[in-house]
Amino acid sequence: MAAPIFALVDCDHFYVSCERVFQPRLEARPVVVLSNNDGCIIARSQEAKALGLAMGDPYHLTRETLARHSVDIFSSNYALYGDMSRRVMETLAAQASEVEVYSIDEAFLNLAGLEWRGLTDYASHLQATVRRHTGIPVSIGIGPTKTLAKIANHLAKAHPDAGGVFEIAAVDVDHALAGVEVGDVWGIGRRWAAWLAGQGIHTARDLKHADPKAIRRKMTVVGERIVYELNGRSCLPLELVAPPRKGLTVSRSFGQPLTRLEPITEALLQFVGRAGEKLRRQRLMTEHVMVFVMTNRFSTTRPFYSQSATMRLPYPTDYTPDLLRAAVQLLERIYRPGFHYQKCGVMLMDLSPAAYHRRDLFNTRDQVRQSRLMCALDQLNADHGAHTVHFGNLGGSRPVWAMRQAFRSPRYTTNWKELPVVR
DNA sequence: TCTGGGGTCCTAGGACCC
DNA sequence: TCTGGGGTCCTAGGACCC
Repeated sequence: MAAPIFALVDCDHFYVSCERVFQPRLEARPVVVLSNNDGCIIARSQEAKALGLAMGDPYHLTRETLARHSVDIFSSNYALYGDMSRRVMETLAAQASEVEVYSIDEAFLNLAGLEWRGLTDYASHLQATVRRHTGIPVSIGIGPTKTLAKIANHLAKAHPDAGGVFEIAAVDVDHALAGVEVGDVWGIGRRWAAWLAGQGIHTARDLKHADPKAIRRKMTVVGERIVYELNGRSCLPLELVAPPRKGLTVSRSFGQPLTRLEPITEALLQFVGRAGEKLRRQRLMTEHVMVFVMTNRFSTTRPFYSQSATMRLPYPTDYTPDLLRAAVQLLERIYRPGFHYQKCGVMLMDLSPAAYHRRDLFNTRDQVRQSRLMCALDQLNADHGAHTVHFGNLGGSRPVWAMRQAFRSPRYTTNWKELPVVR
């Protein structure tokens, strides 16, 4: 079998590009997208990067800069981004036979067998096709390993004259790697970059020529593999089928700090309801429920408190009332009066396919009825919008714990009431 | 007032078993 | 005098990713 040739297709400032598709006036302007709760900056257009705005900058600390430069600000709109991502991935799947969806805005492809077309030409064609079908700009890096394809992608973005496509094998690899900081290598985070700098390793080229065994002693087999991958020896194969997921979390910061148990319980019930939906959509069941609460870890005036509790369920389940019961008990176990809570969440662990557990002879619950009930509930919420039917008491108006979302764009592609209007 | 959310993998060390 | 050794499972902690 031919050695794989990896291409990494990465959407350019993806969330900003999604907003631009529906609001062309945003082209060539500084635009940022904020995280949930309008907490910090998680996507920046090129023009916003040029203003010195960094990934992860807290919104409340950059507010003045944003205003001074008339930066367009958006709350994150995951209904929109998720749907646009699906369109991009479908376009790629139609163009290449082996595609691994790596994240909401990235995919690895195997281009082996396409050399006769010219890899760079093929990538440019792919780039144009995605743009035409979805409106989303992408950059493509090509290399003999995933790590080198990632670096090629980084170089494609760093050198605009490359046209957004870069094939590392087409240039002097060592020379190219010498221009990449070691902290920009895939898998090297802040901690390891600092340690490597202390060892005199500053660039991707330095790391490529480091002793893999010495790297392994500090950075485990993960670091060792990075060294091999930089040398063109592929250790990370394309994963064509997604491995089964191990756990599932739903958590949010509150729009304001909460002290009383009641609103925290209300928020948690919503999160559990959402977790149940996710579980059923993926046809999974859970055996462990974990609930956690925490106060603001950045506060200098109030004490920090963070606690979690776990419960093993008597049987695997995907029935929301089972989960709600467990969650309420767990929350009561860890809630302490007197703290200003900022966030809570639920984690479902030990997931397994629901198909393994249906028709459990020793289980006397009416599983058929429960399953029909959950199906009906999920269908109603899918047809009429989330929260049409829900657990707990939202009281009609906006709950006190609702997250801040001051700048959200319409859900153009997933909500009939918010379709874009062409005038 | 105001700092996201959702994941993965690896290792060391302790408990336990035979 | 002398106190095994190997396997498995679990958990906590630390690192990373987008």
